Amino acid sequence: MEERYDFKKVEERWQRAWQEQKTFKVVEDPSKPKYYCLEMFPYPSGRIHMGHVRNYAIGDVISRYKRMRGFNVLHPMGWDSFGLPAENAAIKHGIPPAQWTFENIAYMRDKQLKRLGLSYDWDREVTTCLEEYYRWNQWFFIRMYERGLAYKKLSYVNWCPSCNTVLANEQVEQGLCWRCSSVVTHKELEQWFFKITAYAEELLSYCEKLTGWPERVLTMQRNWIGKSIGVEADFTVQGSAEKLTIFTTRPDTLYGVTFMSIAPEHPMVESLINGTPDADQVRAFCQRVMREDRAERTDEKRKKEGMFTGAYAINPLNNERVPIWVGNFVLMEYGTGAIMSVPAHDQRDFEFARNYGLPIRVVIQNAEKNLDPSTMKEAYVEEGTMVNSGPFDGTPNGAGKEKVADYVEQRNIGRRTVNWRLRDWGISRQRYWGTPIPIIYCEACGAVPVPEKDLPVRLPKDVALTGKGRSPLSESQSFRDTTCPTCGGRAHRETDTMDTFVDSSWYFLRYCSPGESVAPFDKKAAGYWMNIDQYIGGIEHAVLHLLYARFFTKVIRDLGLYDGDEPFLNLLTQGMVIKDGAKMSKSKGNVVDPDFILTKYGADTARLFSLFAAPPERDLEWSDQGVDGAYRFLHRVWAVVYKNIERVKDVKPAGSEARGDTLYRKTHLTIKKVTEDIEREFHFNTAISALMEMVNALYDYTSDGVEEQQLPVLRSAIDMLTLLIAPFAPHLAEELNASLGNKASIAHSSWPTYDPEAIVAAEVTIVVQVNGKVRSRLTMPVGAPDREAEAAALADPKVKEYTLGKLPKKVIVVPGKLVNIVV
RNA sequence: GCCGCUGUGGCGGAAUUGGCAGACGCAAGAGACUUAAAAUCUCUCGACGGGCAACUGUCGUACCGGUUCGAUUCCGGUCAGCGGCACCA
Repeated sequence: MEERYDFKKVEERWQRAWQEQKTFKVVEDPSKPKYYCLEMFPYPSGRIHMGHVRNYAIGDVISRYKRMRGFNVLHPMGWDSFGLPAENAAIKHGIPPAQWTFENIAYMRDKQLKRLGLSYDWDREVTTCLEEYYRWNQWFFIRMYERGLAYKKLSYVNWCPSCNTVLANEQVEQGLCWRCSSVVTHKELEQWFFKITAYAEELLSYCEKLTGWPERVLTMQRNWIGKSIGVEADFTVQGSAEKLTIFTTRPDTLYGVTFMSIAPEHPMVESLINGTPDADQVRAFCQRVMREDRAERTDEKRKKEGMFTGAYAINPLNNERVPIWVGNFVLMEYGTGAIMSVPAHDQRDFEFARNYGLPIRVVIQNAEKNLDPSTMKEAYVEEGTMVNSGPFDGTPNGAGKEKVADYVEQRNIGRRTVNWRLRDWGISRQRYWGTPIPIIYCEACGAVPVPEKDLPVRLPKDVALTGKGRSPLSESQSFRDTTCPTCGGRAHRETDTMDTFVDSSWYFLRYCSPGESVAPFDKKAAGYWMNIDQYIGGIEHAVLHLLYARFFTKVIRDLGLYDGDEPFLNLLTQGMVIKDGAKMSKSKGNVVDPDFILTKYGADTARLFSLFAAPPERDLEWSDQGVDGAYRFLHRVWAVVYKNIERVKDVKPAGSEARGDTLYRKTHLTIKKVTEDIEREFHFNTAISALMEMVNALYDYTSDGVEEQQLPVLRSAIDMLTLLIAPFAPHLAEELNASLGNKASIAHSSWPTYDPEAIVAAEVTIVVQVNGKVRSRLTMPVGAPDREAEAAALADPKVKEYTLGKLPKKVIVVPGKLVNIVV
């Protein structure tokens, strides 16, 4: 053992050893309990950032800890390697996307992740842009197509007129293109969709069962799915056979309808205005609203505007005639695209009615009975009693909702229904670097799925990428032109590729059997490893990836491939890495490069700092001095072992005979504390602080020299410290472990257990309070009866001073902790 | 506007079931070692006040109130910050 800790030498040595000995390779072993620990896999952008370091350090501590606890741990890593940046690099630098991607993967894996000493089974590496992976995306697509879960429809998409391409919702930031900041418009295009709405109810109800998820993530998912229960009601159009169907969550206000509003895109607009005097103006109004871009259309400050169509509807409950308006605030995508307007009890309708002089009628009266349309300043949306509502007058409006719904259903003028905010998942992308959608369009047979035997549909390599024009694949004639698998006639392939979120929706199943070649994964292997006991990643995926992956898992279950309902049992959303009060980003210039930290301080320091500075779910403020502190601590550990190693090398560690020794007690207290902190919500920061306390105790213990009879206790302290620090600083721990004469890797050593007898102190400090304020402290033997503590407290001179001879009214004794005297 | 989260020293944070507020680390100050510096080691370190001193008094966990012998912790209200959703009928 060298005097000075040379992290570079030590870390390289052990990284090589782990790789050569395949220390972290795992296979299914039914005799051992399994543990599947997964960190969200990265996009191979070229460089990892501190957020990755933090994410993987957290996952690695958990994996290494569970491994030492005797679990068979699956801890894999891979690459979410399809995506637009590769295409952009190709356009900008003329490098093929595949080359760019694989070079990045090689650098990130070999020069960055492996340097961090992460305990992955690299034999299970999964790379989504490889044929062996994306062919199964195509396979899933076809299975879903057969079941009606993948379908094509004409729909409005986000379109960037400058980049000349479709953008995903997540690529639209405040209505602007993320790449060029152009205003995003709408465009109607034929797109492929996955029918995630078929699982809306289950995705929502299973949120209850995800007890290992942070509440805020579940809330975000619930909001995103957005279930509203209500009623659809049919209003007849006066002088027409057509019916206008509306959706409402407030059937209790049906008698308060004073007008109707429909979306400008509503298919009935034309028939309603046909022949009316203002038809042209209404048409022009609708055109104008529909031309507005996304940002304008959803601006909260936009004025509510509308026009009277000239047509009237009949309220099926009271047969009143109400005017039908077109409103710029009515959304075609939600409900039926038409609403009943009840200005007295809906703020938007209220503003609209005031604006255009439409009547307002109160049908829910408040407790003070003072609601009057002529004096109302805003809509009344609280609880109340139904009035002006025919047979329902006097009914509390909560109960009224159900009664009116019953009534509507009995009279066959409407029905109970549920509306969802969740939309089907549009997966078509007009991009090159993604999974080709396995569909062939035949002039005779229409859309035909590619037969399974013809999979994969390979991504062609000879495509010129310009960033302009249509889908790059449509420019490749050899790709596009093909024959129909059904009739053999002339046909062409679908040239759009899949959203990259498809890739990440099932990769965790692939890790269970990464070499599988006849199915996406082996059912038995997945049965052994799933579900994921701990999933770790950033909060930014709270809705998108985590919702898509839940959806895919349920589809895969229904395909009979996997027996489970949910993929992720426990979810840890780690906080961001912050510097100078802001998230690290190139534009802010506050980025700390992991390579620099690894070179200057080493992996163990980088890991230790990012685990110590904050608990995992909270944001972590980067501190250069904090990194120095972590570095100093590792050197302190090394130095105290180095100073004593020659003397303890051949000493047998102390056992229960050493109970009563201060260091022996501290050692066992530390085992208890570190174990409990890891088990309790992964509070690594306090676990590490306990290790620091133990090291401080070791310095105290050895500062004046060590007697011969103290050596076994010292030896056991050093042994235990090495084991406890192993998940956090694995290189240092391996080196100390080897220096102490152990041959096997510490990664598979058993986690220590503490001796409950050893942590019991002979004496405890009892806090003495007078009226709840601390006035004195007493030292009492452990287990002293309450009345002895009480008597000792009352006899205390300080206590006497504060009680001034008055008799105590009450004395509260908390055994072993506190005596409170109330006077 | 709705939903969620968070407010503790100069800073990051700790206090696990309502029982010693500030563990551990950083920064700062003093000292030891050194020709000197770095490194290392030791000590001090919430605010205000009293004492030569060991020590000691009061206040203090965003703010106001409540429950309790006792509140950073529980309850009600207010404020601030962060995040998500948002014309969803």
